[in-house]
Amino acid sequence: MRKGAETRERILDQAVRLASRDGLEGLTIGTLSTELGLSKSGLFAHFGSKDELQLQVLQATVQRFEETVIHPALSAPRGEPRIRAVFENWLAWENNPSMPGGCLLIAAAVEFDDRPGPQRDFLQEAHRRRFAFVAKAARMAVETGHFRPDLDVEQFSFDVTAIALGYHHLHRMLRDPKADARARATFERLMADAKACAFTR
Amino acid sequence: MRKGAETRERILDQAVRLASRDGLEGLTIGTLSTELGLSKSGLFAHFGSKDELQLQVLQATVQRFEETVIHPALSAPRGEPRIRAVFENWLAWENNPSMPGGCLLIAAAVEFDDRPGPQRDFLQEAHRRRFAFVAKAARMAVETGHFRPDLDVEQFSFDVTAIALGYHHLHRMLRDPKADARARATFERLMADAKACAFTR
DNA sequence: GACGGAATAGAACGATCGTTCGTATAGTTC
DNA sequence: GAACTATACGAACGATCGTTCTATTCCGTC
Repeated sequence: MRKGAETRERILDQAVRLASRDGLEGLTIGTLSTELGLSKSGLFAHFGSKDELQLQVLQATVQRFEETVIHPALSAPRGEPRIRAVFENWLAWENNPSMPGGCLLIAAAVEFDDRPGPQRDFLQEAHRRRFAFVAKAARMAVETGHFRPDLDVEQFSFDVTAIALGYHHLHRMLRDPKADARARATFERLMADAKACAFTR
Repeated sequence: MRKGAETRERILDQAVRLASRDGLEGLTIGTLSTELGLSKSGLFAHFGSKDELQLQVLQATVQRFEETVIHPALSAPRGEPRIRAVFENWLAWENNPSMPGGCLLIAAAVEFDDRPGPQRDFLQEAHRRRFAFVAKAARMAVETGHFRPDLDVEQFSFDVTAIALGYHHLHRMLRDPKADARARATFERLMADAKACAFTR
C-alpha cells in the first residue's frame, strides 16, 4: 500500500514526460513500462485501463500547474503584483523540465477538444477554472484600484490566455528565440490598457 | 492517371476531415479506407507510406488555407482593409466545414512540434510563411499610413496569431459562445494601438 | 516466523497497426 | 480490338496495441 503509491508517482512522472512529447494517445503502456523497467501488466495493474491512466496523468499535471503557477501567485499581493506573478509563473511553467515536450495541458486540450469523454470533461473543467482564476485576479486588481473600474475582467483573462498560447506556438513550433520578448511586450500593452483611465484611452 | 488523381483527392478530403478530429497520428489507413469504401492496400498504394499520406494531408490543408484566407485577402486594398480581411477570413477558416474537428494546422502544430521529421519541417515552414505574410501586410499598412510608422510589424503578427489561437481555444475547448466577440474585441484594441500616433499612446 | 494481501511478473489473448505481395480489373493508347 | 499500364483488391505479414489471467514475490501485521 505504501510501496504502490510510490511507484505510481514514479509512473505518472514519466508518463507526463512522455505524454508532453507524444500526446496522451501516443503515450503507450508498453514503452512507458519498459522505460521504467517495469512489466506491462505490473504497470497496468496500477490503473486498470488506459483511460484511467490518461485521466490520472491529467490530474497530476493540473495539480502541478496549480502548485507552480496558481499557489505562488496567491502569496503575492492582490492587484497588479498578483497578475504579474501569474503571468511570470505561467511563462516559466511552459519551460518546466517535467514536460520536455511543452505544456501538456495545451497539447491535451488540442488533442481532446473534439473527443467526448472523461478526459475532455476534466480538461474543460481545468481550463475553465484557470480562466476564472485569472478573471478573479483581474477583478481584485480593479477593486484595489490598480486596474480601471470599467475593465472587462473576462476579456482580460482571454487576452492573457491568448498571450500564453501565442508564446507556446512561437516558442515550440517556430522555435523563435524572441518568443519571450514578444509575449512580454503584448502583456505590457495589455497591462497599460487595463490601467489606463477612460479619458486617456 | 486521370482516375487516380480523382480518388486521391477524395482520399485527402476525407483524411483532412478525420485528422482534424483525431490528429494526424490518430488518422488510420484502416478506418480511412473503410469510410471511403476502399481497400486498405488500394488506398495505401496512392501514397506508399503513412508519412507520405500525412505530408500530403498537410500540403492539402495549407493549400486550402491559402485559398481561403490569404488569396482573398490579397484582393482587398493594401493597408487596414487587407489586415481586416485576413483576420476575418482566418476566423471563418477556423469553422471551415472541411475540418469538423477544428483547424488542422493548429492541431498538427501541437502534435508535431517536438517530433523531428518532414512533417514538422513542413509545418514550421508553413507557419513561418503565414507569420511573415501578416507581418508584410502590416508593413504595407504602415506604408499606406494606416498604421503608425514606428509599429513593430512582427510584434503585430504575433499578436494576431495569439488572438487566433485564443479564439481556437475558447471556441473548441471551452465551447464558449462568446469566443467570437472576445477575439474581435482584442483585435480592435490591437488595431487601435497600431493606428494610434506616438503622442496619444 | 507464519499468514494475508498488496505489488509485480510472465505469457498469452484478440484487435489493429503499417506494410508487402501477387493478382485481377479498369482505363488509356495504339 | 489488342497491348499495356494504371488502379484497386484480398490475403497475409510481423509488430504492437490494450487487456486478462495466473503465478510469484514482496511487505506489513499478529
